[in-house]
Amino acid sequence: MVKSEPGATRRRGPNDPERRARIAKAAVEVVAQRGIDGVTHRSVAAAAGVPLGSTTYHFATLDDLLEVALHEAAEKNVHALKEWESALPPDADFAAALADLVMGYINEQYRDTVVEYDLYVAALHRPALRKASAAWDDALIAFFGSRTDPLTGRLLAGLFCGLLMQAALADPRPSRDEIETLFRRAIDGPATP
Amino acid sequence: MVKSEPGATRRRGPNDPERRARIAKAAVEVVAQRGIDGVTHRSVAAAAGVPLGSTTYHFATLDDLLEVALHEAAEKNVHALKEWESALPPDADFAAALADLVMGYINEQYRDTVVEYDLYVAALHRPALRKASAAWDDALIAFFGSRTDPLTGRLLAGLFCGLLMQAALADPRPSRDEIETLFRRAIDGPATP
DNA sequence: CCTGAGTGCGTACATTTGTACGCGAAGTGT
DNA sequence: ACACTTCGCGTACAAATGTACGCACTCAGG
Repeated sequence: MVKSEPGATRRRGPNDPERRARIAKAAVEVVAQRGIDGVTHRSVAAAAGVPLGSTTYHFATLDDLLEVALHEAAEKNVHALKEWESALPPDADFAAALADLVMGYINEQYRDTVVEYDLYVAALHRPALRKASAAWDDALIAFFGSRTDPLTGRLLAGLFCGLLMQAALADPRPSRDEIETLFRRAIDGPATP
Repeated sequence: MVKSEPGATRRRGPNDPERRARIAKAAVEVVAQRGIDGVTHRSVAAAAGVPLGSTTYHFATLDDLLEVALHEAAEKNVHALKEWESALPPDADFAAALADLVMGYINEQYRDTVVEYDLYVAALHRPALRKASAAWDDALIAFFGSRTDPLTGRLLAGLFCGLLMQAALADPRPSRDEIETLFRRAIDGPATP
């Protein structure tokens, strides 16, 4: 009964907010690796390194777990987007910057991209998630609009969303120049004189 | 002993040759209603009105079932797109036509739209589906390019893909005029001085 | 030190799932 | 007409899963 094994029956403080957050993070990771349908109480518990009872305690139902995880992923993404914008020089070549952004999302941040689109599609079937996906759209539109004008902002937001998804799935991946050319065409219009 | 090759000279079932197709259609319907993770042998069997053994016979593994269903959905969609294009008058207002197309996809054909994006995201986690999603992209690019030029075609394909998804999730839905304005901006470029 | 409440988790159970197996029926060659 | 192969499906079974329940341990308050 004296299970003093480290890690077996470890009791944290009465209120351990870190654990709940760790579980949510692990859920995001599971979504990235196995998709929405790979999220189970057990898989998340394993990914978080916590026992099964811990996930069921902190998130009573599976829907709660999914919802919190996707909300967090969306917020993290929106935050990263805003940071990226504020770090961008005001005189930067916007088309080139957007191309870099897309390339980053389909390479180093591929995981985040996958989770984002999982969120989108999950929202199609779960009204509770619509708010989170709408928040991402709004952030995109505001982000792109702040550098140009509202109409162009919406255009770029839609283009970014679709292009990113197509690029993430394309084999072989499109080149950076291709992406940049498309954004330039979108911003400046046809026929460059 | 006409030991023919498996699959090549295989006769179609004497009973109900249409049954396999019916199961695939039912699987598409299940995806539309419950999402990818709602697809099980049993749910599809129920939707198709066939016994469980029938689905497991025609599609040995669940991945087969999903793959066939999504392939079929993609092909049907590409076909519909081409038909729509050929029925479009050569002198039609392209931006207005695209707006109508989007409106149709987020209203009457909402089901098909949901399945399409389910396919996309499923392809992110299942390499076997990449071909089908790439086929849709190619069809879109060819479709849009045939009315304009290759670069604009790619631009419109990306914009269409992203805009459609955002529109399907937006609450309230964007208006037809909004969509049309965006396509016009994309095709003609920024406000002409 | 004792007690009571409350927190966190280990475990058990009913349900749902994928899939293998076996049996009847339809077709095929002789 | 008869043996034999293939087809289609009903059923059974093991694994996985969501969730409820109860125990251990911690922390006030006295």
